[in-house]
Amino acid sequence: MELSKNFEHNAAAAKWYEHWLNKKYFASKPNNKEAYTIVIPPPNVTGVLHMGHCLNNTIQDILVRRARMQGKNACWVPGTDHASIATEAKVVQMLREKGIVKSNLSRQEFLLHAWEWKDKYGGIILQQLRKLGCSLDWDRTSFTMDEEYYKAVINVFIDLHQKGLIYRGKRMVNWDPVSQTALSDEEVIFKEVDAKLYFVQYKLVDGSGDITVATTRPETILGDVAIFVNPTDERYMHLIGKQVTVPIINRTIPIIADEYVAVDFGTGALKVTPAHDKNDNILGAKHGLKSIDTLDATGKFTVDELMDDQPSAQILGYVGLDRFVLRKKLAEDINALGQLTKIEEYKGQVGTSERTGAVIENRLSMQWFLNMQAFMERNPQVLNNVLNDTITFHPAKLKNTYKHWLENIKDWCISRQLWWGQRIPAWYDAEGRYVVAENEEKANAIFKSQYAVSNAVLKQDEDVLDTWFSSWLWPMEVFKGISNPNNEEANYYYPSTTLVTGQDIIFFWVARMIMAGYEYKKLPPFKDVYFTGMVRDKQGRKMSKQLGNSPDLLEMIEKDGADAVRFGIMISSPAGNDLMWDPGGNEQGKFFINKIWNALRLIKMWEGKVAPANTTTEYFAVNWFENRLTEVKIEVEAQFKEFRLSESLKTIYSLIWDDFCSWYLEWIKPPFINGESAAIDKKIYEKTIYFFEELMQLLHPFLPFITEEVYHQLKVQENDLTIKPLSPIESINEQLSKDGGLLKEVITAIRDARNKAQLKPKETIRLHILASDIATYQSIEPIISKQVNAESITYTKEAINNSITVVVQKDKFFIETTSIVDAGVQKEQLQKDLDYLKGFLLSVDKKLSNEKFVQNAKPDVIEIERKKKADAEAKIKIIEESLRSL
RNA sequence: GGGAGUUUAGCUCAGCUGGUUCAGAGCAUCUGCCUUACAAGCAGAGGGUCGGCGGUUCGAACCCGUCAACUCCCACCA
Repeated sequence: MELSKNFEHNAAAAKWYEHWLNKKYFASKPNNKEAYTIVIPPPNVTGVLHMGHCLNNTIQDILVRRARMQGKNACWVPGTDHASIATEAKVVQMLREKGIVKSNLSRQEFLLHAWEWKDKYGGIILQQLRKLGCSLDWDRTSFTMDEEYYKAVINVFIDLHQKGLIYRGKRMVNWDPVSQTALSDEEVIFKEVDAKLYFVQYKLVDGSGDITVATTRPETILGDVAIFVNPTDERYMHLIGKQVTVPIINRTIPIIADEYVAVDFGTGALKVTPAHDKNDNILGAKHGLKSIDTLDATGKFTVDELMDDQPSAQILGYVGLDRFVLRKKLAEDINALGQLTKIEEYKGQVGTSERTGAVIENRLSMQWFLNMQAFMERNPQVLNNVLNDTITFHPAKLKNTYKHWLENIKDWCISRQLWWGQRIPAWYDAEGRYVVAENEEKANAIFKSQYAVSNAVLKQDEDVLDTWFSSWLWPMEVFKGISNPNNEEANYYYPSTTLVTGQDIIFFWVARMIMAGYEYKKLPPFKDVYFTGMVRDKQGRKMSKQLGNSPDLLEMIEKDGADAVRFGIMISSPAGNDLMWDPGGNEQGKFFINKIWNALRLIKMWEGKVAPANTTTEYFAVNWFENRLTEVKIEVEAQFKEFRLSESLKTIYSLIWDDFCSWYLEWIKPPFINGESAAIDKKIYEKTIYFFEELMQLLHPFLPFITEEVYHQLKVQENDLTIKPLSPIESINEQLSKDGGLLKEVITAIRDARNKAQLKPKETIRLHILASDIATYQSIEPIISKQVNAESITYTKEAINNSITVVVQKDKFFIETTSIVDAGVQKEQLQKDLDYLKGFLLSVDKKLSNEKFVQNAKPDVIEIERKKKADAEAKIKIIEESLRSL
């Protein structure tokens, strides 16, 4: 069958992916082989594939495919995350577009819509992973809200509650007024913003003066309960204990001393609003002050807690104003009173919601927490086993980050005021007494016995759990390790082998999986963690929808092929660092694939023209390449052990393009006789097919489609490349590498000389070799003559007149041509070489005549220097001779 | 404010235990080639005081100190 001129990537990808699936190559069951397990970092169920996923999953696929070829039982588990906030926000948005308001729906109605949405869009991202060629075990597809998974999460909550690690309390939390839920500290992103510092004057009640405070948030003034000054601050000492009046609301509040106040910031006087600031809250509690909340859950002004102050008509007019509108309004109104003395520009940090981007409000509310300090005391391995590399981080520098976080860990707020997620299994009676139980029936029973109440009406908590409270179980629960502990699969696949994920979720997810792993299995969830950096554009900017610099991955796959896209992302991917993604990488990948395809076409041309093996032929090229292949196999093996995948790809790329195509294939290519290719030696042909297969196998984890296709084009195969075990690695023949190196050097040098003498490529030369070891050259003579277009090669003992001289190592080559030789040009070249060598010799001599060097340096280093000296001297002699004879 | 990291060719980056795999790769650039696998190609070439300064050493891109620039993480001085 005639080969197509180009590799048809879309057809091949569709064909092979389907074939692999049909053959169930990606399906894994426990057996007596070593397991190689990766659990996918579950993408958001309604998400679409972006460049970060592309990097992440390409790496995982490379590792899994290589492990499969190493004969391991490779299992890569796919799945998705319910992504509570993100998904709920999307569903709310979708409903709004349909004219439905969430607050008009019951919980059940909303969840119905949410599930409908999930069923409609939930599979998209998994389909996209197939397009990328990912060899996931699709039968194991998991979802963090699957029935059993859901139960596992609930049971973990109940268990930790029973252990006393989960508690409920009214605390200051990070509040997202847009999604109207509490967030964990990790979900708050601090951003620098240009703010204003307002200087507001508070009048003393006794009329004896005033005190000015600086604030970035005038809207909180209505909730002020005190002014604090530093007890050592001479400016304010005399005011301590006096009363002032809060502007607008006219509440009387005290001036209190506390060392917390920084004397040198603002005016040195701090207004305190315990309901709206973490530090104010701590100060308020310390001094027994009440807390007056002036904002509702959506961040709008409310007078609910202001009733003691009998709000004026002016204040009632503020009701329902957004906090930012209120800020301006209050500044204006205070200014109208003449009590806004100054406004300064100010750069401040403001917390924003990771998901909605909304500015976070600190808000006092009742939430569920996980006591991290107690948890860590139970599980010291969480920290220790990362520090001692039981769990190995790549790159290792992230151990520091991890350690620092764990050592300063705060309690984890795990409740979210949302509906999409695992509903908190706590049940309350009308008085607010509660029990924690799996379901209503059990809750009733427990309640009855605990509180001795016979007929309480219990209501379940309205909130759901933080998504990460479910995904921290992922490596265990995808094998039902929580819902069905110690089952065969969990015992076989857990701990997983490698986790590949982004550095940005080291706290959210990686740390917490390690915690859950030790709490529930007494084992780490994985052995190695490969952290990828962020994918940025060429200018180093983050990829984002807003900037429009994030390419459409599926479009790219369609256009360039999954192999080219995988190549593009891997070639520019330093391990653990951010990568500057450049569309040029895809281009390079496409060219590479084209190169492979053309090499295949060349070999296919020989298929029908094989001559019986000629025992007299030197198989130098074959032996050399076989040896080269071995060298690279060793190199690649080492690179994989260190997760240096990008380098590994570069190594294989160069092996195929340079060593195989540019050198080897040219060396063995049969000559053309009368415009027709001569027959190829059978042994060489068969070896070449074998080499090509081996190359495809080495490359397969990186570019699965082209390699499988080429593998089958080479000859009729009994099996598929995807599952072909890697052959054992032979040992290296160093002499062969050296001889190959010499041959390449000779060819390049002569070609360079031809170029410089401006010989036309078609013009033949007569080559004379002056060498001490003629045998080496005799064995590679046909290769040399073909590569430098020599019509004859002869051996000589003396210089050839009117020729171009080339010196390689210790041997001389004389190029004789019919064209006129310009002695000046080559004289100049030889002189240049000579000057360089003399300078080189000088430095080596200097080193060797240095007594301290000879005394201190290792013997083999000295030996190398001596050899350098001898080589340089020999070569100088040869060049000088040549110059003389010119 | 605390911590970590980066700085090597025009660009993106390798360079592992200090010494011949030490100044490298890819892309870009320049020169010559439509040679019947491939112009998406072939054959060559040029290009760097290894961020600055100082130190240790026989010897430093690599170790130490210091300065500079950039990046990231952590921490809500209103």
